[in-house]
Amino acid sequence: MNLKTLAKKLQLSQTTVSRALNGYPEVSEATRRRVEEAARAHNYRPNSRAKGLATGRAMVIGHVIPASTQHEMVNPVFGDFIAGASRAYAAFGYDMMFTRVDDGDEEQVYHALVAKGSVDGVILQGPRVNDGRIPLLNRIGLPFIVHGRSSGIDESYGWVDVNNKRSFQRATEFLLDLGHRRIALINGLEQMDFAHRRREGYVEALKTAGIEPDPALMRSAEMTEVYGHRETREMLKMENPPTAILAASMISAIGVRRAIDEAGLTLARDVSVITHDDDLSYLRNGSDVPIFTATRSSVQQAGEILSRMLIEKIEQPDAPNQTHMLEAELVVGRSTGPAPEMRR
Amino acid sequence: MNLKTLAKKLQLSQTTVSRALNGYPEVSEATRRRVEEAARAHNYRPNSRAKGLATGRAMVIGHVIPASTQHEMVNPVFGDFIAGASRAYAAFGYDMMFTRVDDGDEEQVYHALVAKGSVDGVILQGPRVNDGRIPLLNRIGLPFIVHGRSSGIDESYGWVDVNNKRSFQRATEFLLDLGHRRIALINGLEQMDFAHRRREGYVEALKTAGIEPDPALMRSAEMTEVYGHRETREMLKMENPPTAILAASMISAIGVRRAIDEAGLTLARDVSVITHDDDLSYLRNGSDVPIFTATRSSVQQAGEILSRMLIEKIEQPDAPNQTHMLEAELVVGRSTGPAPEMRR
DNA sequence: AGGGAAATCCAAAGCGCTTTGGAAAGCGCC
DNA sequence: GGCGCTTTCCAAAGCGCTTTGGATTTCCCT
Repeated sequence: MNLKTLAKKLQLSQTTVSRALNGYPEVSEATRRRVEEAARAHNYRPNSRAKGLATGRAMVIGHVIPASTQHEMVNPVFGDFIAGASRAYAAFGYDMMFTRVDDGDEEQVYHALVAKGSVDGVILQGPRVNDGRIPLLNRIGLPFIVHGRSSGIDESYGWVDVNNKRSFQRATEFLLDLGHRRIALINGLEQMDFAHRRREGYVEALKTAGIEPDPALMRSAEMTEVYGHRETREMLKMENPPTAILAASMISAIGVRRAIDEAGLTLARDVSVITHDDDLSYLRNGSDVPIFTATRSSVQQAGEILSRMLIEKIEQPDAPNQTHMLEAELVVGRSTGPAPEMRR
Repeated sequence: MNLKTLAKKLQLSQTTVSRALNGYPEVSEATRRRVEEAARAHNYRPNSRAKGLATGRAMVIGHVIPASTQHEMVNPVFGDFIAGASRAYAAFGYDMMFTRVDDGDEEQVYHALVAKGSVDGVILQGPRVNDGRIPLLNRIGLPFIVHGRSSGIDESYGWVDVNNKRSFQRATEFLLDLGHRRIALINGLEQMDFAHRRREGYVEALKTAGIEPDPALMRSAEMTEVYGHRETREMLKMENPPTAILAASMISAIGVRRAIDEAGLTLARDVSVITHDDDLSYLRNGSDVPIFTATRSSVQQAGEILSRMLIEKIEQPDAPNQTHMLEAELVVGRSTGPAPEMRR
């Protein structure tokens, strides 16, 4: 069922049927109702490719996902993020499209995306420090919003980010207040901007307290459970082990806890742990009392805000770039306590 | 840059340029090279909507995701699954598109998808027992492959599934062999087909061993960490608590372990745990020795097989439906041991 | 009744591609 | 030189929609 045959059935021109369905005022209410009814009856939907060709709009938002280096897709954060984003997309009639890209081909892929006209805009996930994709997209002129920011990039761009520096600074201060002096940071990959900022916050809090950061207590890698476990086990074997650990995610924190358990130590009493909690649906930080003391910020919410902003940007490309900073909340759970030395 | 202007630049007709780029034999090697070079130089990509209009193919594969009941998207399994799928898509030039659907609107959405012509086929995720979407898609004639199966549906359809019944049967037998008699099942939502089958396997193993399944030991819900924790805590408080627990996923197993720890019990010694391990990238079952004894089956691999099958189905719609059964492997880790009673 | 504005509708062009049905050119061969 | 064949190219139709520019009808007002 297409416009032509529908119009024929209705004894109307394609123009009128099209206008009736798209809410133009040049058509009487009576015929509009008649048309709408017939469309429903015949299960008519305008072909999206034809519509796109005619309007120049795809009604699709792209997510370009680097395949190898950082496993954007398999990170559990991903699902919650796009779940949030999809809420806004659905509300505004957009679909979302994913393109997997091998590293190095990113520029190609963005060019292709705009040349092929398959998306109206993209969301830029996992920005790195000094991320070349931002100037690239600005140059190409494809509307985009960044999930996060990119230190070192001066040009204007829209973003939604958690105040990572501040939240890790506060978390560190909280541990310092509890008397901890040997505080470890099990961070994400530090080429990632969010990890970079978290480290800044951590280092700054230590320095303010007059403590020189110990490189042996600072780790960086992809935030898996195994990683959290391995680094913790190693550090607990040190002659001067940390009494507190800042973990980058719930998943790595779970690995941290496992290592602490295996070492025969007790969480909070022997080793305090603070993690960042993205408020993932399948990995809630406990039901009533939080399992971990954590800096919490919902990534679903970020996704929703972000996609709203992108849709606005697409519809008004010349409006100034918007930015949105989310403050993480420090929730105190059962994974932190006074430093062991303080206890005696 | 479009075909027309590119053709003009080359002093050729659109036809020839199109044929040259699409590998038709009616064009000399010399001109083909000339055309390809010019295309590269001008960064030309055929507009995908126009191409789709002309060919009737979208080169897009759809994933329709129910929004509320089962949070398909936020389940960490989702990311690994589509990471696997996207490998095949990328290799064959397909993009993937996601459509979020509120419950009840599914039929509408599938109809819309085929009417709008925005996808060439879909992957059906999270099939329930007796899932109406399968007959629906067969009726509509949209190519699809099911990730899993649907008990109670007799018509023919393509699927890729793990032998869930067998793997949970084996896991239960393994626990029985260790002397366990009180074995709990912390299952997924049992309207989901995979969970339904797992329960069958579990029940059958018990019955074969002459043990009547105890409804108080069988739980069913969405497989979150908090759920695993809560059910375990409850069951451990019973007057006749289980000595072994079958968990539905790594994430719920982590909750199970947390509850065991909190109860002051020791994993494997006091309570044995077996989980199903989807081999998620961020949640590997340990690095060397498996943390949990588990039935393991890579969901990434399933995704890749599935998407390959779907592409074949799209390209040869009349070929008979293929099916692919994956056997889960039972890996013995450090979460199981002889039943406590046996120890004395 | 007649003029002009408003309401309602339509034919046809155009979006950028593929593909059909031919045409023109080049070639060997009798 | 003319025939048939292959090679190489092209004009134009068509995919299904939106939208421009214009035609026709209706309605109101003087």
